[in-house]
Amino acid sequence: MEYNFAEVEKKWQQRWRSDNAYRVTEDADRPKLYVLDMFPYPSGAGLHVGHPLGYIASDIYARYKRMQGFNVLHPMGYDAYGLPAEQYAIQTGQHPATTTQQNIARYREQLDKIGFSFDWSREVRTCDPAYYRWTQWAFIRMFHSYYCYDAQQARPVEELVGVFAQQGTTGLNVACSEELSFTAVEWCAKTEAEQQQTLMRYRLAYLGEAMVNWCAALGTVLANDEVAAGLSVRGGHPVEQRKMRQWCLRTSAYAQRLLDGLDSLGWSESLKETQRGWIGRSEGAELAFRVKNSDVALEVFTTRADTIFGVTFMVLAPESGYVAQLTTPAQRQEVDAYLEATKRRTERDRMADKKVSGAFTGAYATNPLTGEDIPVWVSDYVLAGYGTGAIMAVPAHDSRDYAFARHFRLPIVPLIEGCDVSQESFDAKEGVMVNSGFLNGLTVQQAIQRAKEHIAETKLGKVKVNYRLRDAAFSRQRYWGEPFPVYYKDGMPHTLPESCLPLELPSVDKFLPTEAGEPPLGRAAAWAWDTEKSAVVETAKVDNRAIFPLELSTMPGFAGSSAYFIRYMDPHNPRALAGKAPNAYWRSVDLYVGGTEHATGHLIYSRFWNKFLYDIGATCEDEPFRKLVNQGMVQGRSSFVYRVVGANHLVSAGLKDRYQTQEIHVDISLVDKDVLDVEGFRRWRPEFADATFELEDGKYICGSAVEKMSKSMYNVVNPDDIVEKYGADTLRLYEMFLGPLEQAKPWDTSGIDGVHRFLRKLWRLFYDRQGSFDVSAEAPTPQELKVLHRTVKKVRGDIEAFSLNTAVSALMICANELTDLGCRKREVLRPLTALIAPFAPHLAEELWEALGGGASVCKVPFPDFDPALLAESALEYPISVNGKLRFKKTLALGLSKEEAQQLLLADPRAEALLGGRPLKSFVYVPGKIINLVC
RNA sequence: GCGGAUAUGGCGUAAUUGGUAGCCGCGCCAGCCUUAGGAGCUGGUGCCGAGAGGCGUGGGGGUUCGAGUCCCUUUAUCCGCACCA
Repeated sequence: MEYNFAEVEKKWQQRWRSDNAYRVTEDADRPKLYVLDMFPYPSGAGLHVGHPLGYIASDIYARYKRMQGFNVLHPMGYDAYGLPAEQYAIQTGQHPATTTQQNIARYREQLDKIGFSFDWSREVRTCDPAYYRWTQWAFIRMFHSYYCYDAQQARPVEELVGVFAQQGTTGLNVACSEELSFTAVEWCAKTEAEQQQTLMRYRLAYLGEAMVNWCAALGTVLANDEVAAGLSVRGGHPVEQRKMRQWCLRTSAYAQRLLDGLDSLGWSESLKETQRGWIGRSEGAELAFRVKNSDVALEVFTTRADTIFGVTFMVLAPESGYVAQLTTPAQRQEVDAYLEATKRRTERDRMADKKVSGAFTGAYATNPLTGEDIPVWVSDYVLAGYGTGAIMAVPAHDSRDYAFARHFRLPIVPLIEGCDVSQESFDAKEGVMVNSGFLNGLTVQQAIQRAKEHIAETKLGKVKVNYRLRDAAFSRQRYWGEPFPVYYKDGMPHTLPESCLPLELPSVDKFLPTEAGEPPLGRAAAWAWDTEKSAVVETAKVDNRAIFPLELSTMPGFAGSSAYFIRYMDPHNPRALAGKAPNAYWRSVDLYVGGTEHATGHLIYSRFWNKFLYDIGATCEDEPFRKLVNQGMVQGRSSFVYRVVGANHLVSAGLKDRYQTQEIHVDISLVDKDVLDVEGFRRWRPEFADATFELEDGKYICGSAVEKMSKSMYNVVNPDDIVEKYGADTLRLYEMFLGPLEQAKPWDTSGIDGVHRFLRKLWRLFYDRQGSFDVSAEAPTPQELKVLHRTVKKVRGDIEAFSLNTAVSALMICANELTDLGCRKREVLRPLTALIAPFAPHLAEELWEALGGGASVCKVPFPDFDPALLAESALEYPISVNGKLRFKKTLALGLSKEEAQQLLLADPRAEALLGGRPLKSFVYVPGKIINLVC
C-alpha cells in the first residue's frame, strides 16, 4: 500500500467524529489545561492559509499535553456579530443571520479538513441568544455597579445610594465621570430623576454625553481601537469627533488594575508594552488657575509641576465648555471663527498639517505661584479627551507650547540653569532650577517632588495619576449586534429584569437607519417593553403607563468576545455564564493563541470584562489569559502583469522598464513560478482577451510583491487546495516548518514538497517497496535508540518552548537517520509514531493501527527519553589552545570539570599542545569543546 | 518624535544560550532510473581561489582564550503609539 493521505485522513476524521474522540469533561483526578485560539469572525471569503497557523500550533500543543495526561479543554467557536455581514445584508437584503450561518458552515467544513482536536460540543456563537443573554446579563450587572477605589473592586450601586443618604460624597473614593460634591441632606432633597442622573455618573455601564468617534459613512460610533489615523479600521472612512449620548463602559476605572495585572502574565514584552502605552499612566498634579473677573477656576493636569513659574499662558481645547463662558465680547467673533474652522477640519487634517493655530479668548487667569496675569487661549493642539481639556503652557520646556508661543509672540521664561531656548524648547527633565522662587537650586527631579508637595500643602490642587485609557463607547447604531436589555421611561434608562433575558434581536424590513435617522432597530414592528407582562410588544403600543420603548442601538463587536472563553467552560448552562464547579475546575486560559491586532482591543476589553466578572464573583480568576502567544501574520505573495499605459499591450516583468507601465494584480492561480498562463489570463479578464503580450524567452514573467493576503489582491491561498493536493498532515507540518510562529512571513508553497517527502519517507519506514507492512521485532541497536531518544528530548523541549519549526526539523532529521540506518524496528517505530501524533495525527493513527498499537495513538502517553542512554555514548571533542590549535579527542559525556581536567592533563596530546606552558585554566563544555588557556 | 522588534548562503531558517556558524527544507549542480513531463532515488552545494589558503552572521568599535550570541555606536527594515501636557 502506498501512502494515500486522502483515504487515511478521511478515515480518521470520520472515526474521531463518531467516537467523540476529543470531547472533554471536568475530571478532578487529572490536571486541567485550557488551550484556546482566538475565535474567528466567519467572513464570506472563507479561511485562508493564514488563519489555521495559530490553530495548528495550539492543536499540536493541546494534543501533546493530552498525551502527557492533562485534561485539555480545547474549544472553538465563532465571533459571529460584525459589520461585513450587515453591509452585505444592506446590499442584498439577505438577513445577516443567514449569511453568517452559511459562512460558519463553510468555516466548519474547512476546519474539519485540517484534523483539529476541538471539542465541538462546546461550540459558542456570539449571535446565539443562549450565549448573548450572558453578554446582556453582564451589561445589566455593570449598569448596577460602581467602582470603589478603596476596595479596588466593583460594588453594587445600592451600596452607593446608602452612602449618599448617610454622608453624601464626603470621603468617597470612587470612579466617576465628573467629580461631584454634595451632602446627605442635599442628596435626599434631590428628586428621583435627579438622583438617577447623579447615579449615572458612577455606574460602570452608563449613558453619557461623550465625545465619540462618529463615522458618517458607516453610520455609527466607533471605539478608539477601531479608528486609526482618523480613518475607520474597517473600510477606511473618515471619522469625526462628535458629542453624543452613548452607552459607555467605565474601563478607565480599571486602568490601574489592568496595568498591574500585566506584570504577572506570560505575554511577550512588546505586547505588554503596547498595553502599557495604551493605558498610559502618568503621575503628576492637578491644580486650579483662577480666572480674573470670574468665578471660574481652570483645572489643569501637569507632570511638570516644577515648571509652574514658567507658565506664561493657558490653552483650552476647542471643545471645552469654558471657551464660550470665558470669551470676552471683544474676542467673540475671532474665537467663534476659529471654533468653526477647527470643526470643519477632520482629525486626519489636524494630524496631517501641524500648523500652529489658535485664538485668544480675552480672558486672563492668575498664575498661583507668581501672581502674574496670563492670557487664556484656545487651540486644537489641546485635546478635549485627555486630562481636563485645558493646559498650563510652559513654552520654555514644552515643544508644543514653544511653537505656539513663538507663533503668537507670547513670552518664554526659561527655568533651568544654562538652557538655551532661543531656537527650541528644553524638554529634558534634567538640570538645576532658576527663576523659580522656592524651587531655585533644586534639580528638576527634586523640584517636581517639592512642587507637588507644595501644591498639596497649600491646597492649590492635588497630586494625581492620570490615564490615557478612556471609557469605551459601547453603543453602535447598527442592527447586527446584541440588543441592549434597556427600556426608557421618562427619558431615563431602565434595565430589564435578568429573568427576562435573552432579549432577542427583532426582525426588521431593512437593515438601514430609519428615515428619521434612528438606528435600524427603529424599524422593528415589535420593539417596546411591557413592564406588566414582562414581554416585548409592538412598538405602536408604547404608552405612558406600562409600555416603554426599548433601546435602539446595539452592542459593539467586542461585547460578545469579552467573555466567550468563560462560556466554553460550561457552554450549555441555562442558569449562569458558567457554573461554579466547571469554572473552578478550568479557571482561566493557560495558553491563548492569536494575532497582535487585538492588542489594544479585544485583549483590553476582555481583561476588563473578566475583572468585572471576578469582582462580582462570576469567575474565579482575575486575569483571563495566563500565557499568550501571538502568531505572526501570514502575508500573501501577489503577482502583477504590466500594462503599457494607454495601450492594450502587456509586457513581461523584465521588459517593463522600457515602457511606461501600470501594475495590475493577477490571480495567483494563473501564475506558476512567476510564469503567467496567458490564455487563462485572457479568459479571466475579458477586457484583455485581445491584448498583445510581449514575452521573454517565450514566457510572460510576472512581477511579485508581499502584501496582506486578501481577496482584492488576488493572492489568497485556500487551505482546502493544499489539503487536496498534499493532505492535512502536510499542511500542518508545513505551516509550522515555515519559520518561528511569532514572525510574520509570506506564504510560499514552494517548500511544501520537502515536508510531504518527509511523510512519505516515514511511511516507507513501515512499508517496503512493494507496499507491504514490514516491521521487525528485532531489538534496536544503541545507535538507533540514541537517534530516537535524542529526537524525543529535542521535540519535547521544542513543544514546551513553542518552537514548532525546529521540532518539525528534528522529526525530519530523525526519519533521515533511521532511513540511513535501515531501521524498521517495532521498538523504535512505536515511540516514533507517538512522537509525530501531535503534528501529523492522521498518519500517526494509521501507522499506529498497523503496528497493532491499540485504539488510538492520541491516547497513549507521549514518549519520554532516557538521559542515561544519551549520556553514555562517547563523543568527539576538539581541543584548542587559546582558541588557535585544535585536535580531536574522545571523551565521555557527563564528567565534572575536575574529572575532565584530570583526564585532560593525562592526555599526551594535551601535553604536547601546551609545550611546557602552565595551564592557566581550561574551558570544558560538555559535548562541545575543550579549550586550554595558557 | 517616543516605544518595541528584527538583520545569518540564491531563498525560508538553525546554532545545545558565550564554544568547530550555516542543521532541516527549498532552489541549484551532477549522477542513476525512467525518459513527453513540474515524477522518484543518490551525492554535492556559504563566498573567493586551480591550489595551499583566505574571507565570512547589516557597518564601526569594545569585553573575552573564544562573540551570530554580551556592551557601546551606527545604518536599514518592520510593528505599535503618536500634539497624552
